[in-house]
Amino acid sequence: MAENKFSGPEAEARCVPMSRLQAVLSGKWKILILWYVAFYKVQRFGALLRRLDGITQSTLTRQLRELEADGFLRRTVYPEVPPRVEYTLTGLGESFLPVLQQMLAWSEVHLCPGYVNPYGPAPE
Amino acid sequence: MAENKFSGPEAEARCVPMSRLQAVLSGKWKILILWYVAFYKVQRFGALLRRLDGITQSTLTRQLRELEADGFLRRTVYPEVPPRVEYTLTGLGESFLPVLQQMLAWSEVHLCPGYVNPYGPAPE
DNA sequence: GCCAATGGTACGAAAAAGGGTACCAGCGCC
DNA sequence: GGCGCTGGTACCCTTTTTCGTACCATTGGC
Repeated sequence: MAENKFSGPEAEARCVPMSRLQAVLSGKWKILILWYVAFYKVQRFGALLRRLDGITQSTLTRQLRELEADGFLRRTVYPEVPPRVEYTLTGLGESFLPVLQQMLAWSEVHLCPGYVNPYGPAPE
Repeated sequence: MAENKFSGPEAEARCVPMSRLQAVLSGKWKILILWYVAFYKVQRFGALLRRLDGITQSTLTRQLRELEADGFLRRTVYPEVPPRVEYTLTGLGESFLPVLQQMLAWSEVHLCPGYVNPYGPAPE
């Protein structure tokens, strides 16, 4: 019943990390949030809320908390008035940047072929 | 109100492809399905159903139809009895393979650090 | 005639995800 | 004393996604 030499336990073994990544990246806004935080240094709650068109405050809170729980973001509260909260990448989050860049580059070329980004290729 | 030189329309312009990719990859099984079809040549409906532990038949049908609609997979029906259906990558799907590989490699290293894949690094 | 195999469809239930609104704290400003 | 700013929480409703079960067509083998 084997389809080829890769079928069987090898394939299964890869599924654990793959499933985990799928779970972490699911959610309507996660990739976009990482994108803003990572490349455009949009790190404050209010700034993210203004950028993510259509997201609600409660949803943004939830997504940020999940990214924090998954180890991508660090939440720093500055005890000022009015309060200031900044979200920055953790080590894990930074290690993910090349993947994010490749995903963006591929999307710009293959997923939105008619779409011309007036600002050239991705940063870095 | 600008956070740095990258804030503003540049960031917004990137969001169209990013959002589109997020939408395409959402769903509990999509990445895993692409992974099986692409690297392990598990291309028949029944074989995928057996591999994807916990998926139901109707969900698998829906995910495959969506991947087909998004242009990643091609559905080929062989008029035999019992019927045989194979799912293969389109050109778009194949262009996505490097991204998929990098995602897997990153996951194996960073997302499942204690997890040792007994079969070595990803194929190719 | 009956059963098995493949690749589905249909329909409702359940679960997960997201949205909408209200409300809160603390301090500065006028 | 009331208002505005920031970054939330609480709660409930709606939408989306997934699950679970039942059912179907075709044809070969017994």
